[in-house]
Amino acid sequence: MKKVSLKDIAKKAEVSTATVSYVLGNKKCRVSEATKERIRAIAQELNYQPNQIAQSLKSGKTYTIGLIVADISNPFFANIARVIEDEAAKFGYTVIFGSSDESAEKSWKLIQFLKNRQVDGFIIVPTENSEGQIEYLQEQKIPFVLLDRYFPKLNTTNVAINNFEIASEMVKDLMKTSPKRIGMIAYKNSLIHMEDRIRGFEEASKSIESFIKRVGFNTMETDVELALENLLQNKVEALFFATNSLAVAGLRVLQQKHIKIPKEIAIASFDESEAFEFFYSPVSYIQQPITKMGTRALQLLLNKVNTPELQEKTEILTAECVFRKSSQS
Amino acid sequence: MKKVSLKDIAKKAEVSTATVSYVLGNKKCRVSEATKERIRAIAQELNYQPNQIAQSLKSGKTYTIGLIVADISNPFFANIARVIEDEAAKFGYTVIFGSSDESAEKSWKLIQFLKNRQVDGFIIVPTENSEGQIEYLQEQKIPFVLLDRYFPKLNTTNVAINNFEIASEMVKDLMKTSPKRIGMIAYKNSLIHMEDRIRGFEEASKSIESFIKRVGFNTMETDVELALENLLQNKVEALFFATNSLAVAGLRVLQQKHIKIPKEIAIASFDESEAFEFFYSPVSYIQQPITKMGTRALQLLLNKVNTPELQEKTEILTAECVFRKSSQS
DNA sequence: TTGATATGATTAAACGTTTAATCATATTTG
DNA sequence: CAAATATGATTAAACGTTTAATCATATCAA
Repeated sequence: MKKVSLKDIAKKAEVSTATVSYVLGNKKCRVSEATKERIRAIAQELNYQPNQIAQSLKSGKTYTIGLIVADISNPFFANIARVIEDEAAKFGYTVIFGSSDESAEKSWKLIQFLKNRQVDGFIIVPTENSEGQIEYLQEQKIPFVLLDRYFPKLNTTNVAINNFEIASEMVKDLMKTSPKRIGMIAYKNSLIHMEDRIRGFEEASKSIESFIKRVGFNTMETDVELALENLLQNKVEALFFATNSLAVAGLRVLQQKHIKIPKEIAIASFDESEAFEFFYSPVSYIQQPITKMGTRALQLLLNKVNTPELQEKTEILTAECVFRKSSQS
Repeated sequence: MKKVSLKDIAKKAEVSTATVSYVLGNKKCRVSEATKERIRAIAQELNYQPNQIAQSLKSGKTYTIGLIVADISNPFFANIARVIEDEAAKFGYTVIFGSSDESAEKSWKLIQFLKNRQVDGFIIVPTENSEGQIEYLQEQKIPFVLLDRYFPKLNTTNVAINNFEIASEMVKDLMKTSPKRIGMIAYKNSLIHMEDRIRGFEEASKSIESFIKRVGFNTMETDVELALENLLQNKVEALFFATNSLAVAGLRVLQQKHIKIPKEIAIASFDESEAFEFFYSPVSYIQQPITKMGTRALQLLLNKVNTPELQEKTEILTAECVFRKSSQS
C-alpha cells in the first residue's frame, strides 16, 4: 500500500506529471477539459494526497509554526495553545509545541529542533537569559512573535498585557481594607512581566509596609511555604500572588494553617484556576485575555511570515480584575 | 542570509556534496582525515543545520508524531501531551497536536491534515463514530496507538485504564454509608471508557436504587444543572461523576444550592482537578496514571513505527482511588 | 612489470513536487 | 498560402539531501 504520487496518476492517465500537477493544483494552464476530468477522476479513485514534505522542499514553506511555552501542562499555556491551534488551523497552519520549563537551555534546544524542521515562524514565551536566542532568530531572519513576556531592549514584535497597571489596580483593591502590612509572592525571574507585576504592587502599596518574597521555579512548593510563614510572622493583612501556580501553592498552605480569608488576610492572584472558584472564600483574580493573546500572536506572526519587512510592534492587551470574596473586607 | 546547504559547504571546501554528506553524517566512508576536518570546520563556521525537510523526503521519515486529543486545554490531556512531548524528545521526535472536541468530523480533518504532513505515526484519543477512521489508518498501514479509549471490535494497539474495576471500587466506597439512592453523571458517549465507568457504577450499586444521567459534551453546563436537580428530587445520597469536567460543573451547582457535602450527599469523581483539593469538602477522586499512559503510548507507537509487523496489544494500566472528605461518612 | 587491492573522492539518480521553457499541432488571420 | 496565434501537452531543472556505483590514483604483491 505505497503512497500514491503524482507519478502514479500520470502513468495511469498517460500524461506527464507536470500536467497532473497543473490540474490538481488548479493552476491556470492549457489542459483540455477532458484531460482535466480524467486526471481528477483518477486522483479521486486512487485517493491521492499531496506529499507536503515534497511541497515544502520545493516551496520553502512548511505551513507549520513552532510554539514554545513555559509548560504546556499549565492551564494558562494549555489554553493559549488551544487558541493558537484553532486560529492556525483556519489558515492551514499546524502547530508544533514544546515546553521550556523556564530554562534557557531547553528553550535553545527547542528552537534548534524546530528550526531544523523548517517551521515558518515561532511564537515564543521567552525564558530568562534567552535574549541571545532571540537575537539569533533576528539575524537568521526567522519570523517570530514573543508572547506574555519580551525584552524591552530588543526591537521585536510582542503580545503582552498591561501587567503594571492591572497589578496596581488589584493591589489597590486589596488596600481598601487599610491593611498595615501587605505581602506579595512572585517568582525569582527578571523578565518584564514579573517585574511589572511587582512594580504595580509596589506602586499601589507604597503608603504602607510591604514585603516581597521571590521563589524559585523548581523549588516553588517549599519556597512558597517558607515565604508564607515569614509573611505571617510579619503579620501581613493582605497578600498578592504573581501567578496562578503560586496562588495554588499558597492556598494549600493557608488552608492547612487555617488562616481565615479574607478576615485575617485578604488575597488576590494573577491568572485563573479552577481552585479559585472553589476555595471556601473565592479568590479574586486578574483575568488575562487569553483568546485575544493567542489570536493576535498568531496573526502578527502570519503577517511577518508573509511580509517580512513589516515593522516590529508591541501589542499590549488589557487584563481585567475579577473581584470575589477573598479580597473583600 | 540564505540557509546554508551542503552545496555551500561543498563549494567552500572544494569537494562534492556527497563527500560533505558522508562526513557530516558520520557515515563510514573513505575520506581523508584532513578533508574531514576541513569540512567539519567549514560546517561549524557557517553554522550548517541540515534541512530536515529534505532529509525527510529522502528517507520517508519525519520523526514527527501526530497527537489527537479531545481538547488540549483540558488539564488531563494537557498533562498527557506534556508527558508525550518529553518522552518523544528523548527519541528525537517532535509532536504535532490537534484537538478533536469529541467530534468525528474534526478528528477526520486532523488525521488528513497530519497524514499529509507525513507524520510517522499517531497517538489518538478516538471520538465516537471514528471506527472508520481507525480502519482507514490500518488499511494505509500508518502506525498508531489509541489512548484512553478504544474500539473493542477493532484489533488495535491501545493504552487504557481499568475503568470498570476502579469505578466500581470508588462507588463501593460511596456505598459504605449505606445510601438508599445513588446517582451518576456521565457523558452521552458510547465509547468504552464511559461505558466501563458506568458498568462499574452499576455493578457496585446494584443493591440499591441508582440513577444515571447522561449529558451532552457541548451542552454540558446546563445539562449537568438539570441532571443534578433531577437527582436531588430523587433524593440521592451519593453521587459519582464520570470525569473532572462533569464534577467541576456539578460542584458549581452543589455549592450554589448549598448542599452539604458529604452530609447530605457524598461525592466522588474520576480524574483530577485543582478544584477538588480546595472544595470545602475535598473531593475523592480516581487518579489516572498519566505519566505511564503517555510514556507507554509513545513507546508502543515507536515500536510499531520501527517494526510494523508487530502484533497489536492492549495495555490496561491501573488507576488509583484517592479518598478524601467528600465521600466519608 | 603486470595485475590486484586500497584509498580518496566524484557522479548521478532518487525522494515528490513545482514551474519556466519549449514543442507539436491546429486554427485563425491578412 | 504563409505567417501568426492559440491550444494542449511535455521536458527538464530545481528544492536539499542520501547513497550505490564508479572513477582515478597510489600502493602493494608476485
